[in-house]
Amino acid sequence: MITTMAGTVKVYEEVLKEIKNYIHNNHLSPGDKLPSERELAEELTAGRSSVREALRAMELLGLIETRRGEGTFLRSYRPFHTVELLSTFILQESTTKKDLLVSKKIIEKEATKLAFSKFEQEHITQLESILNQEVDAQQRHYLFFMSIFGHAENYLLQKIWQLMEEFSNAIGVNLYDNGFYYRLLQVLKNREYSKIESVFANY
Amino acid sequence: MITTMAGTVKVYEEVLKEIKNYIHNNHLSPGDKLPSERELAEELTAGRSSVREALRAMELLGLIETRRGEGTFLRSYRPFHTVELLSTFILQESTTKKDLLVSKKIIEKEATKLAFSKFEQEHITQLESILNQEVDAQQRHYLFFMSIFGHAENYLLQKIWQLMEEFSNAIGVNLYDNGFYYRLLQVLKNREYSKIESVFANY
DNA sequence: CAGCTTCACTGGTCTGACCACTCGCTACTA
DNA sequence: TAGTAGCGAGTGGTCAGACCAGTGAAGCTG
Repeated sequence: MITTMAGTVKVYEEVLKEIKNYIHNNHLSPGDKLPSERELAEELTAGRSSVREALRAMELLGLIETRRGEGTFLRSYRPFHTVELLSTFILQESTTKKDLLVSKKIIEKEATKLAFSKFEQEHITQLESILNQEVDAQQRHYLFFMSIFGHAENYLLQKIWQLMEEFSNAIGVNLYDNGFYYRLLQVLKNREYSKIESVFANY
Repeated sequence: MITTMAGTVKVYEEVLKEIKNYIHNNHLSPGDKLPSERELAEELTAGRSSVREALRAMELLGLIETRRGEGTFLRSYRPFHTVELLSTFILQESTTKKDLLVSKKIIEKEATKLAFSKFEQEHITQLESILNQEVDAQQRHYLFFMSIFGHAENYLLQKIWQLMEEFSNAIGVNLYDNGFYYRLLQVLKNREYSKIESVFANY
């Protein structure tokens, strides 16, 4: 007699589904409050810990926000948190340093291109002042591209880049020399979009 | 005196980080076994429930697999069921969606460029046969670029792309039309590296 | 009325107790 | 001896209950 009972559905998965239904049936929107953990547990005839497991998973996915003393709130979903978390695992999996550096450079290059049309004189000045700051190379690189991301208007790409930046700092690689930043700045000043590729291509 | 203690990190988040470290430090690969919940709890000086919250969240993300009576195992990342869950929650914020699509396109474009030098006739043929398959647009897009990633030799970028692809499928957007693939194929056939940008630029 | 205290409620965490299941070892049987 | 039934340790699944730590509003105090 082989039963193995692989078909048993875990309570927390069931709870998850119920919460989903609850949100749907009550037409909840981001910012709206969910029932308290204790209420949910009683309502769904489940233990509070099971409810919490479901809620914690949802929180990690960025679907809800919990505030101690206040409650649990639906939140507008942004894949960033998830992508960020998963990227962490994926990054740890991929042992190849080269993959990381190549990918990071691609993002930096494309972010520059995204930001290009929005660049004005004051932004150029801002970038210049960053380069003149008395900070170490890592810090300067970070500030320089964060400023660029400020105009690229792609939060997702920025998050991924920040993560990659952290990892490459941990690895301790310095991809660019001083000349790079000034060459890139020059290209931006002269508004030569087509030359952005070539500035990066040399590294 | 305002403290509010918003800086308190939740235990389960800490546990998550520790598990991540454990995996990394012990060079665990998919299929390897993690310590039991009770061991982890004792090791990290946390309650078993907190450990479980972290593990459940990881399980929902598809990072681990748990087998009752056996243990918890690391698993090669497969976002499938996660994405299905997320898709029902996703509130299609235009900016978020746009970020995702723009980022995905960038990666697809750059992957194509990375793969360019390695393309040979047989690869072109492979891409053509994918386009001729009787599958839906999503599936075809996936296969097409997975084939390209096969030559791009950047596993990290590929992983990130797969993740984005899952998300955009969940959102249900179809960025490219049929002509796109053939135009791209044509460019690859003629070995016109510089035209890759423009093929993507029109979408 | 302003300011403070109290208290009910909410999430955060831990503990201990069972249950259901897996697997290996033991002891019994053929 | 060989094979097998079953016991027991270990593991995840779940629950109940306890206590802590914030929040906010009602109610008290001056």
